Amino acid sequence: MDMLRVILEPHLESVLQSTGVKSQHWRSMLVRSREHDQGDLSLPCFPFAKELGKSPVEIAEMIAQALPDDPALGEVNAVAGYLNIKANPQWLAEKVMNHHVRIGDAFGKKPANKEQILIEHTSANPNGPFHVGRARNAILGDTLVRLHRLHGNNVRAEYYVDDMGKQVAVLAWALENLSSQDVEQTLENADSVNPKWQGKADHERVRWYQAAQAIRQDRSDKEEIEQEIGRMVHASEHGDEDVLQSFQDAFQPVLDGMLATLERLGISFDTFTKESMFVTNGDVGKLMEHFKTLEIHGVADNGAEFLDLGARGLKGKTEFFFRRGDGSSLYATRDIAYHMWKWKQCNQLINVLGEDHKLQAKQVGMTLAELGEKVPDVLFYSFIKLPEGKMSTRKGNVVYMDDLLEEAQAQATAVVRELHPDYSEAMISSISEAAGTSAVRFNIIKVSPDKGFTFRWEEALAFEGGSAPFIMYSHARACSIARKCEKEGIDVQANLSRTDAVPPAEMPKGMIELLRTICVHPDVLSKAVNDRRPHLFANQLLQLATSFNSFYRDCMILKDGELDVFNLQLSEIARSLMRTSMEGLGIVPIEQM
RNA sequence: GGACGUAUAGUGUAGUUGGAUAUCACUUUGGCCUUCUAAGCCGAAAACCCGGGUUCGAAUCCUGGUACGUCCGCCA
Repeated sequence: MDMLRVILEPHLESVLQSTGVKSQHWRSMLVRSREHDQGDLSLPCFPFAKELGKSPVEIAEMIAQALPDDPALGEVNAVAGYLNIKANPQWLAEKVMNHHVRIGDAFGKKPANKEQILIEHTSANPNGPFHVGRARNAILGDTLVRLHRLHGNNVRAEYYVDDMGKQVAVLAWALENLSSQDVEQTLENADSVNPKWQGKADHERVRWYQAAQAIRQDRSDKEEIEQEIGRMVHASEHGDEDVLQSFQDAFQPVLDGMLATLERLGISFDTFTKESMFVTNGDVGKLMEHFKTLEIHGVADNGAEFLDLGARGLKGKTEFFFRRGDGSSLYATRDIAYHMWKWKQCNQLINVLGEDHKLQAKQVGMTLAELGEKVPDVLFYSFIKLPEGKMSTRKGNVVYMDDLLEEAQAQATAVVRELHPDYSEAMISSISEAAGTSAVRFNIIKVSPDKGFTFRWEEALAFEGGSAPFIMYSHARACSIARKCEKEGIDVQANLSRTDAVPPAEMPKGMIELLRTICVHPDVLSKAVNDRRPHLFANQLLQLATSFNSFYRDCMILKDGELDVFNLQLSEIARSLMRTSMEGLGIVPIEQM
């Protein structure tokens, strides 16, 4: 609880100094109490024992006695060598009511900071529908974008479109050379397109891609095909505009289909940057020329060029190739040009990448450093796999995002219908769409990115306990209370601006809990943003919803038609905070469910 | 073989970078709807991969194992 810390530290400073503690080390020892009941902040006094020649128990008691009175401080006690400090609930209430806790908004309408941040995420090859394996990047990236905005930063969300190279070339080749009969024949053993997605280009065209992949392995003329694809790749890498245009025609509808899927999850981008731009505008060529002047530049037998990153401490594979023997550039080379371009437009750069990109990111980072450029921050995540193992389009072992979202909505519909038989179909459908998509997002975002993740339907669609619907439900409850007040003829807005409402002298447990959770909220947000760990904030929001439920249990707002103004005000603040926080995580804050 | 990451109740997870009686949820189990939405609330049971080391104190740091994941292309 930082707001308590800033008040407590000077007090501790003077107390400790007067007792003879010299080092400043204690500041990092002042931690959040392990036992929530014990306090908000705790100071273990063991290290002082040697310095002062007293037992930790004595020291803790001495400090507790010596701390001056302060309106911020509540209970202070010394237990077994620990000094436990609680914030005064009345002080917390005053802070919360006077809006010392920033509510913010996740859409970045009013950036509070000057930071210009560019977050690149998703950037999936546009060759087929979004599957759950790819989803972690998109959900993590979009959540990071939203949390930065909630935090007050200026953010640009960017998708780097891989519009050249082999994958798109295969797709373009297939669309030009294969009839739909060829495709169906080749894929006769695979599942056909889900009728639901017929006409959606990502689902349609991926079949051409899959068929081409099979044909490249098996067909008698596979060598000519390989040559033709190679020619296209080569041409694209040299900036051939006709070829690049044919690639664009091939992938754009697929990309549009993928973006439609993401849209349903509330994920969108500010800018799309095409890889080919750095070839056609000459950046890549200039960059490769510049590499030649570097000390660590090297040339292989066939004329291919590399940088010897081993000389800069890289272990394992030390040669980083940036140019082929035929003179064309490589993906990573273009990525470096892309990064230099990105750095001209922001002061913080974040990339969201799968753990398979760790080496490549290291190479790009080291090369940027060699060039005197800044190195981007990277959020790596571990892959999502299925209980049957790795996801693979080839083996048909995939769960498409479109199917998952359909299923999520269907299951949510069943729940809503059972709970509220009186709701209209339109209402049921909008509630279950919100609950379904939010549940899917939250399920993925609440776990630490570097933890392996196994996709299980029953977990993705769990609508209770620590889920998005649990949070949504608390928020809907808060909304429902406000609605009820209005219905009773109470002007909620007018009551919110009243300044004469005070908390009860003896606050119920649930009220104190809620106040403490709200006061910790900004601390968690900034940590989640700065450390690039959105799951911390997800867990905090869960805590906020839980605390609100305790408050709801202990504190009536309308009792026998009588309004408790303070309770209403606190409820409304919690409601706004839940709302913006939900938006920060991409959970849809519906007002009734 | 080398590099990097992960290992916490039956299951899935958190752990603020070295602090107390290790978090939350599911499952199991006992209770709470005549009171602002029971998708809720209150209670019980259950865990730090194995071996050394550093420390007043280790899930956390060091070290040696084991298991799993990812990478080690003139692919993207």
